[in-house]
Amino acid sequence: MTRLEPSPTAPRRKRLTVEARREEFICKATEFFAEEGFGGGTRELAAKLGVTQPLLYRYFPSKEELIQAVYRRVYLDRWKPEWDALLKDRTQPIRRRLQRFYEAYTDAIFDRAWLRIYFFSGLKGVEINRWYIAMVETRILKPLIAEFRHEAGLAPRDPPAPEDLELAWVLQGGIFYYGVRKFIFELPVEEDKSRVIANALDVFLAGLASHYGVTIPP
Amino acid sequence: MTRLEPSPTAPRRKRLTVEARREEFICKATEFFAEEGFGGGTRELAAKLGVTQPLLYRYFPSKEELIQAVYRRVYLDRWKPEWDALLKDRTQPIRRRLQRFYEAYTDAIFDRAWLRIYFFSGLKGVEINRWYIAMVETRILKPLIAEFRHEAGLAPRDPPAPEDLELAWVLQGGIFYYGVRKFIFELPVEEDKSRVIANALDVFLAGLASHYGVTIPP
DNA sequence: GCACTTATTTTTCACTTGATAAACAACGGA
DNA sequence: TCCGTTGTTTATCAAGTGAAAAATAAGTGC
Repeated sequence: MTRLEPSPTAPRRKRLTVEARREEFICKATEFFAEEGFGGGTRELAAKLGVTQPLLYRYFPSKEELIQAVYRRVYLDRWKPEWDALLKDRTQPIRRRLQRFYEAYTDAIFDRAWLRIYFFSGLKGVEINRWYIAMVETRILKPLIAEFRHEAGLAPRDPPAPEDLELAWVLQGGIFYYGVRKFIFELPVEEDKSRVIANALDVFLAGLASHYGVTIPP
Repeated sequence: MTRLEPSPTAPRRKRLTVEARREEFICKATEFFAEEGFGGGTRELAAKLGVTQPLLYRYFPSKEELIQAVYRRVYLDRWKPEWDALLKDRTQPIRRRLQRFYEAYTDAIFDRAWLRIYFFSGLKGVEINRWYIAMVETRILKPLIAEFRHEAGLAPRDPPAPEDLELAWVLQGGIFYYGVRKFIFELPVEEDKSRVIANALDVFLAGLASHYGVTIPP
């Protein structure tokens, strides 16, 4: 089984295998640290991986670097690029846009491991957590307010009023806390997530319209 | 400086001193674990207290018992008994009641140490955290729904519909997350807490009324 | 001043932690 | 078959962990 072009590809194939192993390490480490917190021991993690502890240090120079890799795995690439367009797609009413967005978004983040890493890292005060929250504000809440104002016939305003942002945060936090109760605290919650989102949006949009003395088309 | 009644009071005064010291330990331990998490070392804690590490074991049989004491200090006695009456005081409109309640309640729990211990213990899955959340549902959200229905002229319903509870949780979680952003993530937020609460209640109550096709007196 | 209790520190233990270096095993190419 | 590269384990280290025992300091009642 000799290859025609062995010299450039053969070493690359080996490196790829290494990358796959590395990926497996990160994946399992995410689950592990999600359960144990970042204080979890490297030996226990290695046992979970079915390897010995020093092997971890062949792939990551330190535990901290492994944790950084977990951060990246958890925080980055969660956001689907089409969501930006969805939120701003004025061919459909804002309620339907928000419903679709929040269903997809919560599908992506309502996951025990994700939520736990989110809070563990947030409690540690790491930068990537603040970066993520800034992204939420920029890509969800600001468009949400802008689109609401447009749909309600209010004059556009950029940047949005801090008060409006704060109101959007109450909605965001309210929906988010549903996931926290279900996946972190493991409490019994209403199981129909779509319904929870629908009701939350219903109350929020009607309340915001009333707050501004306007009406929005259903 | 001899005392007239030394025999019964003198030993009690010593015990009192011990209790005071114990209290100081718990108090400082709360701050310490709030910052470091429960993985924080006993030596570092002792240094913060200005004593040596083995002394902790004179007052608490184990680190875990000290942590339990911290839980009790944090979770118990936060709830002011008058809040129950406040929420049900039908001599004032529900909006004012909720405004007053949430201002007082958030004054009590929007505290860096409290919120961090809340999440550290919640992530650990300890029982007292679940107990606390059950209390929130019983003493805040259920009355809130019941009082809203009364004020809106809707038939009383006990227990409240799960859907209504879930809606109340969105409000609760939304307000709570304001504290999380400010005191845990330390992000810049709207500083006027009363205003945030007022707006959140405004939108929620108007939205809920619209949701049920009713009106509530301002 | 003296005996006795009690608060506190010093010393120490057994174990766990992250991390390193050396030994070993597998495998691919000549 | 041997060689060298590489993935993996074994053995080990120094520092830090919760906890206990022993030694010391500081009162307290008589």
